[in-house]
Amino acid sequence: MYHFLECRLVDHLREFLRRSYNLEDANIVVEQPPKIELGEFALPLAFDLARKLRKSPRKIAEEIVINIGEIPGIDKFEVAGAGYINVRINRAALAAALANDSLPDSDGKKSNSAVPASTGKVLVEHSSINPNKAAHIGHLRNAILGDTFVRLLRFAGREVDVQNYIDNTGAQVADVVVGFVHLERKSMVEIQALAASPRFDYLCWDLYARVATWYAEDKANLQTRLAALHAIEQGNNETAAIAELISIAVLKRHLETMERLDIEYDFLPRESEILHLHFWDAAFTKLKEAGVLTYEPQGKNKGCWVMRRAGTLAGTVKTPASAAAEDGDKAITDMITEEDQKVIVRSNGTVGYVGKDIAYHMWKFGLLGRDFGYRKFFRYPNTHECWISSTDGETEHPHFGDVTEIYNVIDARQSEAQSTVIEALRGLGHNEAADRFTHFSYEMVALTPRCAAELGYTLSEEDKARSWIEVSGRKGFGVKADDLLDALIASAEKEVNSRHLELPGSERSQISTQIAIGALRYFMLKYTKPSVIAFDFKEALSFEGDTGPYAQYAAVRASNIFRKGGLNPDDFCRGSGPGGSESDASRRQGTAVHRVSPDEFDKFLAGDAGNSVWELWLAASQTSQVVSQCVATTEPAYMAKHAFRLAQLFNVFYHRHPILSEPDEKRKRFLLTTAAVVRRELIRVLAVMGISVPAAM
RNA sequence: GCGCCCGUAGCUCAAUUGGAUAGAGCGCAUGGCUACGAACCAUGAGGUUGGGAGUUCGAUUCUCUCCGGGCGCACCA
Repeated sequence: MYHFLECRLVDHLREFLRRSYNLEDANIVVEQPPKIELGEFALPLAFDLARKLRKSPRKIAEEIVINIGEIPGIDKFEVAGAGYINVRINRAALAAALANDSLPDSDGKKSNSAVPASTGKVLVEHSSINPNKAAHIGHLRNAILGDTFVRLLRFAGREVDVQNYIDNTGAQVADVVVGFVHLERKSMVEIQALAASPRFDYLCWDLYARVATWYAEDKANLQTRLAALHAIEQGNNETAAIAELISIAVLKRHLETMERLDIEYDFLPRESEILHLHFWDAAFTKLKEAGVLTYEPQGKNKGCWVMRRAGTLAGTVKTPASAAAEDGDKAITDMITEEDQKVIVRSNGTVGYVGKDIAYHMWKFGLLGRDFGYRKFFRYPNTHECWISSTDGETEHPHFGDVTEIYNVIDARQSEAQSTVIEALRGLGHNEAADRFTHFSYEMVALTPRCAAELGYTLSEEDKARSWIEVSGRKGFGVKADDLLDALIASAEKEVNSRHLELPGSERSQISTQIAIGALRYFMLKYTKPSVIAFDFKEALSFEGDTGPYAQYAAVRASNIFRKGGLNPDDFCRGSGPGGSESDASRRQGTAVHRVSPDEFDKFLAGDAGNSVWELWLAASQTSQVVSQCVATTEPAYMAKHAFRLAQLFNVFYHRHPILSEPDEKRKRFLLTTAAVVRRELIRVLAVMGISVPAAM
C-alpha cells in the first residue's frame, strides 16, 4: 500500500520536474521523516536541485509545494527544516485500502502485485552441504537465508526453482569411506545397517574428524585416501558403492533436518552427473573456442589450461617471455605472471572444481546444450516432490535449468571462485547471463570462545582472547543443526509447560516446535549478511526482546483478542491465506462485515491523539515495500527488522488500548480492525521468513 | 605481498544505501498483572560512530591514509 503510494508520488514528481524545470531522469529519493508528526514521506529533493537551479533549497521547496498539484491519496505537501518537502497522505484512504487489502483505487488487486512482475524463472541455489557429515549452524544460516530469499521472491510474484548442489565425488566423502572401512573395519552390509540409523550423519561427523586426525598422525595414511578416491572415480566396485550409500544416506538426513525448518528443494544436481554426463567436455570445447581458456606451455602452470583470474585486467598478464625481455630477473616476474592465472584443467588432464562450476552454470542458463537425467528422490509430506540428478533419468520430469536469473547463496569465502565463473560467462559472450548472476554472499557463523568452552573444547590463550572462533567440520568443531533445534524445542517446551499445562501434550509440543523454529530462523535473519555471527547459546536460545518468539507472541496476542471476544478477525479486515475464504464468502453474501467508515478512520487516526495508532497502521502498510527492498538489495534482514517493529508497535498499542472493554462501539470496531490488520500483516511477514504463528503462547 | 569484509552504548547488533536530535535488544536500576495472560509495557543511566585528512548544503555511510581484527589468494573441493 505504502509502496504503491510512493511509486505514484515518484512518477508524479518526475513528470512535474520535467514539465516545470525541464529536468530529465532526476534521482528522486523518498524517505520517511524522523517523526510521525512530520508526515509519511520526506523528499530531500530540493537540496539536489539547489545547485542546478542556483536557488536556496528552502525557496525551491516552497516553489514545488505550491505548484506540485493534486495527487490522489495524498493530502498535502509542506516545507520543513532547511528544505525538506514532507508529504502527508490521506490516512483514512490508506487505512480503508489496507483493511480491504487492496490498492487505494483498484478493483480488488492484491497489494503485493504492486511489485512489478519481472519476466522469466529465477533459480536460487542454497544449502549445498557436503554429504559426508551432519549439517551445522553455518549450514543453517545458508539454508535459512536462501529459503527466506526464495519466499521473498515468490511473494514478489516471481517463479522460483530451488536447487541444492551436492558434491558427492570429493575427498570429504572418500574420507568417511576410509573411516568406516579402515578405522571401523565395517563391511558393506554393516554400513548399510548403520546408514539406516536415525542420526547416521552424527556418526559420520565423529568419524570424519577421527579420519582427519588419523591422516595427521602419519602422512602414509593419506595413501589410503588416494586409493579410495581413485576407486570412487572408477566406479563399479565396493568402495564406490559404499561412497554412494553414505552420500545418499547423509543427504537424506540433511533434507530431514531442513524439513524441520520448513525448507524444501526442487532439485538436487550432483557433481557425479556433471562428470558422467560430460558437462565439462561440452563446456571445455566452448571455452577453448572463445579463447577463455588458454594452454600454458611453460612455467609453473606448464601443461595446464588456465583462465585469467577474476579482477585482473585483460592485457596485464605478462607472458614469461615478454617479462624476461624487459627484466633480467625472471624468477620474480614469473611469479607475478602466474599469480594472475587460475588453473582450470590440470596438467594431468582432469578438471578442477571451478571448471565443473562453470559447466554447471552454463547449464543453469541453458547455454550448455546438455541436460541432466532426473529421478524422483524425496517426497515431502505436502506431496511436493524433490528430484535428483541421475545418468539415466525418468522420461517424465519437470523442466529445470534454462532460467533467466540466478542467485547463489554461498558464503563470502567463495567470492573469488564465484567471480571466476561470472568472468567465464562474460568471456563466452554471455554478458546478459553474467549480469543476472548474483553471488548472494554472506559471512560465516563462528563460535564465541565461551560457547566453544561450553561444548567442551579446550582453548589456547590466543583463542580465548578472540571475539570468535571459526567452526571446522574437519575437526568436528561446531554445533550440529539438529542439536541446536533440539535444544531450542526443549527450552520452548519448558516455557510452554509453565503457562499452558491445560493443553494436550501433542498441542504443547506443536507450539514448542513452532517457537523453536521461529527463534532459530529469526536469529539467523536478524543479522545483516556481512556481519559474522558469533554464535552463543544464550543469545540463540533467547525468546525475549528482538527475537522470533517476540513477534510470534504479538500475533498470538492479536488472535487472543478475537478468541476471547468470540469474534472472527476476518470480519474486520480482508484476511490472507486459508482463513480468508470465509470472509470472502460472507462478503459475497453481504453478511455482517464490520467495516469502519472513512469518517471514523479520519476521526480515530487524526491529530496527535491518532498519531501513535497511525504509526502502527503505517508500519503495517509497508510490507510490500520492505519485500521489494529485500529483493533489490538481497538482504532479508530488513524483513526481520520490519517484523520486530510491527510487533513492538502492536505491543504498545495492545498495552495502551483495552479493546474488548471499550465502551464506545465505533471506537471498539476501529480498534478491532487495527488488531485484525496488524495480525494479518504479522502472519504474512513471518510467513515470508518461514515462521508460523502458534495457536497459543 | 595482493584482493574482499568488519570496527558504532558494558555486550550483541541497526541506521530507510549521502539526510533532520545515531536507534534497538540484552544486561543494569526503578515501576506496572483478580490480564484481550508479563515470552509484555513504562522510566532512567549508558556515544568524540577505531584515529586523522578530504569531498559535500549535510558523512556512521563516499575517497585517501594510518591502527586493530577476520577471510580469501593450491594442478583441494
